[in-house]
Amino acid sequence: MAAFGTKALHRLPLYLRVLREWEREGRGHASGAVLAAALGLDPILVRKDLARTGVRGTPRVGFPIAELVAELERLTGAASEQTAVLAGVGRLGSALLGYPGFRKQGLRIVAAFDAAPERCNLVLSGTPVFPAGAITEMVMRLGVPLGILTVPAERAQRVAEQMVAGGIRAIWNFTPARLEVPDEVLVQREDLAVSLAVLLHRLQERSV
Amino acid sequence: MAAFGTKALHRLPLYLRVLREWEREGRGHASGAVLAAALGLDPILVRKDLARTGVRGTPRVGFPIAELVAELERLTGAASEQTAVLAGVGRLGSALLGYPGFRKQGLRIVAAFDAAPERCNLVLSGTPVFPAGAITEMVMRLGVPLGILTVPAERAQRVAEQMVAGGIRAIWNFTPARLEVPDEVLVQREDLAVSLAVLLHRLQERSV
DNA sequence: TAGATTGTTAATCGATTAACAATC
DNA sequence: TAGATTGTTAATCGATTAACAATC
Repeated sequence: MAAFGTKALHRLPLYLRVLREWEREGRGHASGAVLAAALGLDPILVRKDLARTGVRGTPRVGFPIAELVAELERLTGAASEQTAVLAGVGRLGSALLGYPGFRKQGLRIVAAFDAAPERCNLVLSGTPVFPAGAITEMVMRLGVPLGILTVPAERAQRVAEQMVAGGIRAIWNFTPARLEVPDEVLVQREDLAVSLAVLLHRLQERSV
Repeated sequence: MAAFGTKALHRLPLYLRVLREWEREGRGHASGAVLAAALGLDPILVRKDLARTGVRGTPRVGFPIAELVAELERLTGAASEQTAVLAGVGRLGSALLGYPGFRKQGLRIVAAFDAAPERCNLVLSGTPVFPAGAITEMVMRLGVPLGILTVPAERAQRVAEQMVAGGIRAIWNFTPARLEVPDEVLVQREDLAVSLAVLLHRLQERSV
């Protein structure tokens, strides 16, 4: 059950999605090859990933789906519910608040924040919006481990610091800003401009 | 000027962003080490990436910023304007329509589509919204190479096929659906649930 | 000239792919 | 038993890191 590399980690949720579906259909076992085919991946690669989850398969039968689902849910954090706060209730922030996929991943956004007074005291998709000044105290009081950052880039560093002051442990950064935070705070970037650049590059490459 | 790997490709937009800023500040040259420090990357890695752009640096001086910016813009597709259509004007779709970062990347979303009649004939962030039935004809008539998919997962495959029928060359897929399209159509997934799973896994790992 | 920085070649590392033995 | 599929060990591949020569 060694650590998963970045690449492997990205595949686990894909396995989970397909296996959950199969579980609902009542299938009991799945071979690495079948799962690989469903996802268009290399069978050997899938088998190795499954082996690394620690779940044991049986030759001629495959891996027990229920056990795989349980273990993958644990590994991807979907097994235990986590709370988060979201700062910046602009277009992207509002979209994320209403995204049903997060709930399935075990994530509950318990509070949102915004600098604009007219957006505060609203309730968006079931999440109450508070003034930006309340971030630190709220994060601290609720013991929220995850902060979602959807503020304008120029405000990102300041808001990140407010979260850190409240004891946040991870920040999901949707802004292009590079955040300076203590080492123990995990930062994950989600930069659409970067993704778009990669896509446009690949598109260009094909045209040649 | 060999091909860039996936990892390297993700770094190019980061270089570009910093170098553009330095260019505005009037700086003429930058060494790989300085750029690496600004981004928190390994200096040798940065130097190698820069070398691969084909731009020649001079010892003791560094790389010419203007040339790097021009070449990076070309490599990331920001140099030439590209058009796109967007299908699915829900929360996420509307957020993307209003995202100013795309424009900076040379992307212009020329038309949006939605299945709901009440959303059609609207103009959102400057982009007109048409009925979903018009996708194929519109893509074909305007010769749009890129389709952005922000429809519900269960409708993704059908809409993708409409785009393909119109001659689309790449699809940026924001749904969790796995699309079946001809080999010559490039598909890039942008799956927030996957990113969240990776983040939650890493957070869990640290708590141990 | 001396020293900083590039350019290039070699070593390391991690992930993927291949080969094959173990087992139900 | 025979054959499919797992589990494991080795080979390959690509990306990163290190070492060092070239050069302004």
